[in-house]
Amino acid sequence: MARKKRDEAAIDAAAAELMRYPRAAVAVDLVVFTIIDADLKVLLIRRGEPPFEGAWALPGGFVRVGPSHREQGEALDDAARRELNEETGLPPGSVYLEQLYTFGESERDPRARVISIAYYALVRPTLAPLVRAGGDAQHAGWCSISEAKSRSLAFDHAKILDTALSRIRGKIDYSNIAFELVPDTFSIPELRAVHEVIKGTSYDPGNFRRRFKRMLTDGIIAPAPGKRITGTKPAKVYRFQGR
Amino acid sequence: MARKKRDEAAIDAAAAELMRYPRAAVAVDLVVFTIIDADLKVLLIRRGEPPFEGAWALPGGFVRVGPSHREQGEALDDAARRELNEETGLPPGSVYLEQLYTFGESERDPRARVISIAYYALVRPTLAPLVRAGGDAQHAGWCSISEAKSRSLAFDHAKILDTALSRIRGKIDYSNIAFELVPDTFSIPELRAVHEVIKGTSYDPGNFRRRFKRMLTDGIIAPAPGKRITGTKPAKVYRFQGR
DNA sequence: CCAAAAGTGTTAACAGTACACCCATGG
DNA sequence: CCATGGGTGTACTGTTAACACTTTTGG
Repeated sequence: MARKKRDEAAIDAAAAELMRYPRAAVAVDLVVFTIIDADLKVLLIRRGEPPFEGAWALPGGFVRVGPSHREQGEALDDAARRELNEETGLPPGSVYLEQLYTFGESERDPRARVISIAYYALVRPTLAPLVRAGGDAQHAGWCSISEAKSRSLAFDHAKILDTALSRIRGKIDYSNIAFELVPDTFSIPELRAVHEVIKGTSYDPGNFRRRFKRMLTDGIIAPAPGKRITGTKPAKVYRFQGR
Repeated sequence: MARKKRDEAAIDAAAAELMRYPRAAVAVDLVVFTIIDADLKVLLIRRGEPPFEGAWALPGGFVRVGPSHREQGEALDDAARRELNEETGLPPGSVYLEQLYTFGESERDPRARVISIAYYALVRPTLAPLVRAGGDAQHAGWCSISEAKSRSLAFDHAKILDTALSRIRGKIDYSNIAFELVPDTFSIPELRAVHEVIKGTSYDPGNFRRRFKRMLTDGIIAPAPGKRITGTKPAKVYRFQGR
């Protein structure tokens, strides 16, 4: 159809026009959290090349952009999932992943104008030991938050980490993200530990229990078989039903 | 110093390496809200060229990316502020602006791989009439939300609009964004109208008043001189103290 | 039996809800 | 004086917070 052909031509012309302007590299950076030894940890890698060679950084990488307007490359979410899998070896789908914020100051990367779309991920503690980050344990690993903050991270990664921390601290109160940081079956005290570690406060065991017992009647969590042996009175375990 | 020189050279090499990969165009799109006639409005412009010629779209534009790694161009927030000023003519600083979400699916723009960082803005109703969008009233204007949804917007702008609506609907409950949609001095019923229009529900006048009277004792709002004449009993006006 | 943590009960304060009612104004 | 919406009072309900208490385990 002539109309369609004309539109195609117009788009080709517009595409060519667009190409005349400078473009930016697009990256995804990942703030991957887990809980180990009742402590919130973040995954860091040690940079092997300049800039910031030898410094610690958040895992991440460039989004695959196609060579033309007909072949545009992968979606941002797909890039984040791919990087997450490459850096942790964890099966995709086993980890909670959500877009966090986009960082695009100029000069944030000395090599080029790089726009970084940051994501955060929550890894269940049962999966955390399986992470052989980048295949090289010496150059990557779980790092406590205080430790991460004392190391001066590459680029603006300290700011990204802070943004991620604020996000999960805010969101844990009104969402179900806490369930992403416990095993598939969990006891109420385990869930409470997650809240305490993230918020940095302690909760009354009785009141906390009641708060989550409501979820039982609402069908958000359900009793699961088995108990959690803790050295004292064993705790009942539950399973998260949402998703 | 030799060390510094070597680092510079390494960065230049890395920059050259980066340039070999395809890059993406980076845009900012704006969801500009205001309230007119007790109705939530969004600013739309009519596209003058392909693709989606003649369709309605959110205002926005490309981020200025510098030509080299030494000259990287403007920050994302600055680009958003600049576009906002260009499209509305409103003085920067008079409008609340916040990053919303980044949309980067492939094929979302047929011309090229375009990553769009969406922002939302809240314009006080007193400023809304001053907006001569793009200088051409025929090709831009305030549009009610239902109307905007019935028009099929260009690109993925319908999705961006939905995301912005969810954001402000969620955020109005626990933040002070409602104060950005009333004049500098406002009455409690005016503030209630803002909440009602955004949430789509109605609030009990007495209960709503009490809820915001608490802000008075907390110092978040303060009495302001003058009254609001409404045809019935005049209402006291207040001023928002935060910021 | 003792320590320690799971789990239950009780109470007071507070915030949200529904609704009755009074007050100031324009017509 | 009446309709209308601003503004106040009140009783009820549900949620939160503090804390005493009972239960079940390992040592």
